[in-house]
Amino acid sequence: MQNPDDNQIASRRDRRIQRKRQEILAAATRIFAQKGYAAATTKDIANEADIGESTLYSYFASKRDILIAIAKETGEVFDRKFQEARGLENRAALVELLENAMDIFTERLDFTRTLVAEAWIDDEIFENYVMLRLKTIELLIEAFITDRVSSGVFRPVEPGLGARAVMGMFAGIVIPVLRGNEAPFTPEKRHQIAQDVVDVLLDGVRVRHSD
Amino acid sequence: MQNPDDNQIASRRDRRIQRKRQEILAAATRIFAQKGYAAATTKDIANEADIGESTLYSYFASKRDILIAIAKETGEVFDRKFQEARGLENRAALVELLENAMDIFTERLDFTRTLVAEAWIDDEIFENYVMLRLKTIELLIEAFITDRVSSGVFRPVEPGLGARAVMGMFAGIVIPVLRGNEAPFTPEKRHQIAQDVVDVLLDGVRVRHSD
Amino acid sequence: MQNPDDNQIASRRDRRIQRKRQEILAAATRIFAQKGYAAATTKDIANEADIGESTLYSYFASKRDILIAIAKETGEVFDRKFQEARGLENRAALVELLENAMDIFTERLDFTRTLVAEAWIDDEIFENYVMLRLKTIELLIEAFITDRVSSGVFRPVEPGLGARAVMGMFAGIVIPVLRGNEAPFTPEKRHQIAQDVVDVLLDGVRVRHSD
Amino acid sequence: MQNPDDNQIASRRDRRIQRKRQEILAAATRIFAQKGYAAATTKDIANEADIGESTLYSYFASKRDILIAIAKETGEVFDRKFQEARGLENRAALVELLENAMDIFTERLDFTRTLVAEAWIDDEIFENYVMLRLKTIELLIEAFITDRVSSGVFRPVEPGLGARAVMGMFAGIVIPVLRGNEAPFTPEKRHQIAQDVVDVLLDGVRVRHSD
DNA sequence: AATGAATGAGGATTCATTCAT
DNA sequence: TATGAATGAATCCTCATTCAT
Repeated sequence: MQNPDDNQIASRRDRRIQRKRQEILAAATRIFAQKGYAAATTKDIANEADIGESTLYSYFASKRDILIAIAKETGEVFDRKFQEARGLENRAALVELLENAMDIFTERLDFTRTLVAEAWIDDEIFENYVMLRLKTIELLIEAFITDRVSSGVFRPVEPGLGARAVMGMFAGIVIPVLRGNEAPFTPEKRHQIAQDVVDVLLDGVRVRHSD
Repeated sequence: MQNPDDNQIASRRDRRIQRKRQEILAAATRIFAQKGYAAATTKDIANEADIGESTLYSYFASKRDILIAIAKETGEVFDRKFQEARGLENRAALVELLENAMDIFTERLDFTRTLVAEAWIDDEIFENYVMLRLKTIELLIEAFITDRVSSGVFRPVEPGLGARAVMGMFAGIVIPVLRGNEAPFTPEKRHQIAQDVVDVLLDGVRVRHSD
Repeated sequence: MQNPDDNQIASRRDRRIQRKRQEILAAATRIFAQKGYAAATTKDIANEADIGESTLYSYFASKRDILIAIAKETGEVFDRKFQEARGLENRAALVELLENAMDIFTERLDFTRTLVAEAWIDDEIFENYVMLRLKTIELLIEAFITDRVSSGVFRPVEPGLGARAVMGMFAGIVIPVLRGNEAPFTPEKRHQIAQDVVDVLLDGVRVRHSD
Repeated sequence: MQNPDDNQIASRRDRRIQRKRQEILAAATRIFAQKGYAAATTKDIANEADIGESTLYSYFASKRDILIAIAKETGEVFDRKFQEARGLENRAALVELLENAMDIFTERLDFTRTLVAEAWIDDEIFENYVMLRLKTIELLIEAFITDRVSSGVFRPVEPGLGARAVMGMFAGIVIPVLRGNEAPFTPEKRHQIAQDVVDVLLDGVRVRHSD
């Protein structure tokens, strides 16, 4: 015979725990973004989260576990954003895809920064939390290009290369923001950039000799 | 000057010291590339270089000093390669620029991998050893675009954006190699890629409606 | 005394508290026996007792206090068993003494295992909770021997040595059970062993040349 | 082409390392004997050995490794002492066996104390470093008894029980010394005790009714 | 110049205990 | 009373760096 409130209480407690976990993740993310995972100490994180160092271990099993949790989180945000984008119908859809991608970076700047830094040397993070998602986007763009190549709208470029080119352009623009060397995009800027990238992809920068 | 041979002896000694420094740097580079700077230990490096751990300190003041030396080295290689490329005369020159850039990555893969990883979190490395060089390339490309925009050959794109787009495409193709997920380029592949990137930049992927 | 029931209530509460204490002690004993005192954590004990870790501290002042409580308990059980055995009248009494001792080990195997382990390094435990009781038995046996030596039934052996020999034989048989390397005794085995030990003590293993 | 002294130098260095290892083991043994393995800290050991805490780790891989080294050492001393004692020819041989066993305890008191304490809870230590050796002695005694039982010199006692009895008596006498509650044996005392134990085993304490 | 040895300054993690509810 | 949460104080261990030879 349990108290009728038990469920509510449990969920209230769960929420409290979740909130605390989020706070710690946020703090850890800030620290990781500043010094990188390896140079960050659990003490740094605890101080940033304003809790005792040992309290960390009530919420996460290890320092690495915190990193993984950040990776998972970012992955989930990504998935939520991209689950509907099944196929790119037209140019506008491609632009929107890029805008969405920029959104994630803008919103979760520090998370992503940490993730990218660690993925660079850590194969598990790279494989499971970064590559998996990049592949999603890459495949969408590849399909987009393959489509148009076979219908004769595009020149017979290698779709893989095209996709990489788009992602690369995207990266070239996003990385300075991620790295902290440029201000995050305003929504208008974001839209403009997505447009420009697609423009270059489609038509290049050269003036059409005729048209 | 006690002895007429002093200079020669000194320089012979200098050469020996320089050679040893290079060996240590090479060893360190391999280790850094494997585990990242922070996770690499001086013991790892010494073992790889087949010397005693303390001997490192006869050649470098600290672990960080080794990293900086690697950064300097890579920067110098870069500069040697790019010092003549003062202005990009034509399309071929741009292609060659990209090929040269890919060259460096191919040749000094490990150096670059380490450098990028560290630059991601270390502002000094970033500023002095990475940004400086990227800026060189960026400016060359920007000038190239500005030129053509003002002479009406290119649409009025923002030159900065164009430069970034090129560097991004380049990055998108080079990063998987750097990260170790793809095999380094063969010279033929390299040339092809450079061509393709410039093609996309100039004309995009869309079929010309008329020509 | 506000209420006539107060005493009863108090004693009912006391009993509840006592019961809980016993449960905790039993749980702690099991854990200590498995990992030893130092390696056992309060969390282990709380889990085994199926209570919250902090609840332990409503019943015991510290982890060490739990150990002491176990030691006391075991001591009391011992005393209850040996209080009547004031003097050893005859051979049968000696056999019974040993059987009783084996009884305690059999019944409170885990308690004893822990106790012995801790007594080995902890002087307080050793002095107050182990030595005291061993001395009781030793003195009984010594008196038994002294008696018979002075009445000429025994050779003039040193009674202390004899007592030690008996206790040692006893230990040699009991220790593997305590340590968990042999199964506990059945009542029949127990009786047999006690007989054998006394036999050896009295007559050794050598065949009497005449009798 | 190495220096002719290389071997000597190597062995001198080896000896130095061995000496240091011994010093550390001795220090650790003292500490373990005082507080037990679990309660002893690496800092305690380092202080006792008068070296820095981290220096320990140049000689041993872990705290547990130190314990194992102690166990090995003690085992080897034992083996050296008992390797010749192949079969017990006669009563004198049995006495000598016991004397030798007491020797080990006397010489390496702290080592043994530590070992026994840890064997009580640690199965690996128990199995590989204690049981193995005890078994050696036990089998020797068992064979001794079996022999005499079959030749009719001994009553038909169970040899296993007899062996245990002897080892138990031995333990009963040795344990207080090990535990630090009694002074170590003088050589004379040692001989006397071994004699007495064998006497009791053979003839018990009871006066022969006839002889 | 080269190095084996030594170590101080941490670093991640554990745990007995306290405290607010 | 019971307990989840929090934590300070260790604990084992690592590592960049120094030093004596």
